[in-house]
Amino acid sequence: MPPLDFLLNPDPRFDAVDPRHICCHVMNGSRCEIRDFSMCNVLRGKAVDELEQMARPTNFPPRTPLHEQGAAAHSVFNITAGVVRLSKLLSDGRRQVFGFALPGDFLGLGLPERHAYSADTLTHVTACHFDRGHFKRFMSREPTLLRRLYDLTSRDLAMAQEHIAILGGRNAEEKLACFILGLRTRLVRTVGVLTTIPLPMSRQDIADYLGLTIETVSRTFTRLDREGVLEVARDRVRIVDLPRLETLAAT
Amino acid sequence: MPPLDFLLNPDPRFDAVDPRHICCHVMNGSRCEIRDFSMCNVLRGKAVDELEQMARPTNFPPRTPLHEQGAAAHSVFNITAGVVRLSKLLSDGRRQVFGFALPGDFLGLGLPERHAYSADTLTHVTACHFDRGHFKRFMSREPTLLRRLYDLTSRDLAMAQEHIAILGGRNAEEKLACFILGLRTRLVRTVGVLTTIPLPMSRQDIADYLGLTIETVSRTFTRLDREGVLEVARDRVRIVDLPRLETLAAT
DNA sequence: CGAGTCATTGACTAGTGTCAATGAGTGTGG
DNA sequence: CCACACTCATTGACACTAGTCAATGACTCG
Repeated sequence: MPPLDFLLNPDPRFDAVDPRHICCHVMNGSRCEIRDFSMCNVLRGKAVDELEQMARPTNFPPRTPLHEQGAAAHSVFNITAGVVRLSKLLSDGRRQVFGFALPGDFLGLGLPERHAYSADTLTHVTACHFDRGHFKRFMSREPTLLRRLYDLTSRDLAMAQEHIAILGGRNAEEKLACFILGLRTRLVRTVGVLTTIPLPMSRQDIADYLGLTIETVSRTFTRLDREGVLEVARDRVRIVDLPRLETLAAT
Repeated sequence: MPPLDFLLNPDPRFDAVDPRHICCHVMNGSRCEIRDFSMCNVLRGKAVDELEQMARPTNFPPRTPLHEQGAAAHSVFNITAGVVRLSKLLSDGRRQVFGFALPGDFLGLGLPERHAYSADTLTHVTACHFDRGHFKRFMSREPTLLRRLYDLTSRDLAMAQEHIAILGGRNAEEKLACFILGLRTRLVRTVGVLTTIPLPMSRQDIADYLGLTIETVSRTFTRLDREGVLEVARDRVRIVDLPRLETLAAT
C-alpha cells in the first residue's frame, strides 16, 4: 500500500536532515506534509521561524513511550508521521485506550503539569518535540496560536463525546463499525480516501478502545468478514460493503 | 436539606434584581456565589463591567431546553443555579447523556456554529445568557478569558476521558459508584462536602449517562442499599459506607 | 527450526438487556 | 378531599450478548 508509506514508514534519512528547518517549513528535504492541518498553520512570518527554533525533530522506533501517565510533563509533541496510542492503565489492571494520534495531531493540548495518560508509538514515529515551558511562554505571546489550540481542544472534546456515544450503548458489531469508519475519516487528511484501512494497533488495543475483550473483537471481525462487509487481515481491513458498514455504525 | 436550596431552588425574587449587576459581581442582592470558580473570575476592572453589560440573567423552569442539538448556536450560558442535562439523541433512538452541568459551569465552550448536543434544565435554573457573537468578539479582545476558557475546555476533556474510562470496562455496580462519587466531588465547590447527594435527574438519565438500562440502574441501587453502602431514595442517596463505595469506584 | 507473541475458535458462564407486571408518587378534576 | 390518570421506579422471569477459560493456529524473530 504505497500511500500509507508516509504514515507508517517515515523516511529513514530523517536524522540527516538539517534539524533547524524540519518542523514547520521543511521536512525530509521537501515542504512539511502536515503543516496544512497542523496546529502551527495559523502562524505567519517571524513566528514560524521562532517556533522552528524551538522544535526538536525526533524519531521514535515502534513500541516506545513518548511520555508516561502521571509523570511530570516536560514536553509537548506534534506528530509528523506514524501512529501513537494514547492510553491509561487503571487501578483494576484494565487499560483504557483513548485514541490513536495520527500525523498532524498535537499531544499535550491542555499543557497539564502531569500527563493524564501514556503515549506510546505503534509504528515508527517522527514528531516535533517542544519543551513544555518554552512552548507555554510562546503560546502566551501568540494569541492566534492560543486560539488555534483552543479550537483543537474543542475538537478533541467533540471526539471524546463521539467515543462516549460509541461506548455507551452499542453492541460489538456497531462499535467495531464505528471504529473502522472513524479511523477512515481521520486518515483522509493525510492519505486521502481509502478502502483499505491500516490497523497498526493490536486486537488488544482495539478491545481496550471499544470496551470489549480481544476475543469479542476477533469474533466480530470474523463475522463481518464472513458476511462480506470487510476483508480482515492482521494489520489491515478492506471495506468491501461500505453502505452496510455505515448502516451498522449509524451515527 | 438546607445547603442544597441554592443549588436546586434559586431565589424567586431573582427577576426583580437589577439586571445590570447580576452576572459577575452581584446576584440576589449579594455577591455572586459562583464567581470564585466561574469562567469570569480571571477578569478584572473594566473587563468585568463590560462582561456584565453583555450578560442577560435568565430564569428557566424545570424541563426546559436551553438549546437543542443541531440548532444554530446563538447563545452561550454560564450556569448560576440549578442543574442542566447535556445529552444527544442518536439516530438509533438511544439518548446519550454526556453530563450534568452545575452552577459555575459554562455551556458553549467551543463556541461551535451549531450545538453538538441539547441542554435541558432538570431543576429551576438561573444562568447568565450571552449572545454568542458578542461573547466571541469579547473573548478575542481578552486573552486572559481565552486562556481561561482553554483551561476549562481542557478540564472538560479530562472529564470526558474519565467518562470514557467509566463506560469502557466496568460493571453496573462500579459505574454507579463512580457516578455518585463524581457528582459528590463536583458538588463540593458549591455546597461543600456532602453525605446526601441530590439526584435531580431521572433513572433514565442516569442509565443514559452510564450506558445501562433503567432496570439495571434500579436493581443496582437496590442491591447497594441492601448491602448497606447507600440509602437510596427517588431523588437522593445518602452515602452510608463511603470506604466501600470508594473501593467499588476504584479509579 | 523452535520459542514466543498474537489472533482465532470453541465451550461454557455471568451479567445485562428485554418484556411484563406491580408499586409509589404527583397532579388534575370532579 | 378523594379518585383517577399519568409518570416514574421497582421487581421478576427469561433471553442473549459478551466475558472467561482453554486450546489451537498463524506469524515473527532470533
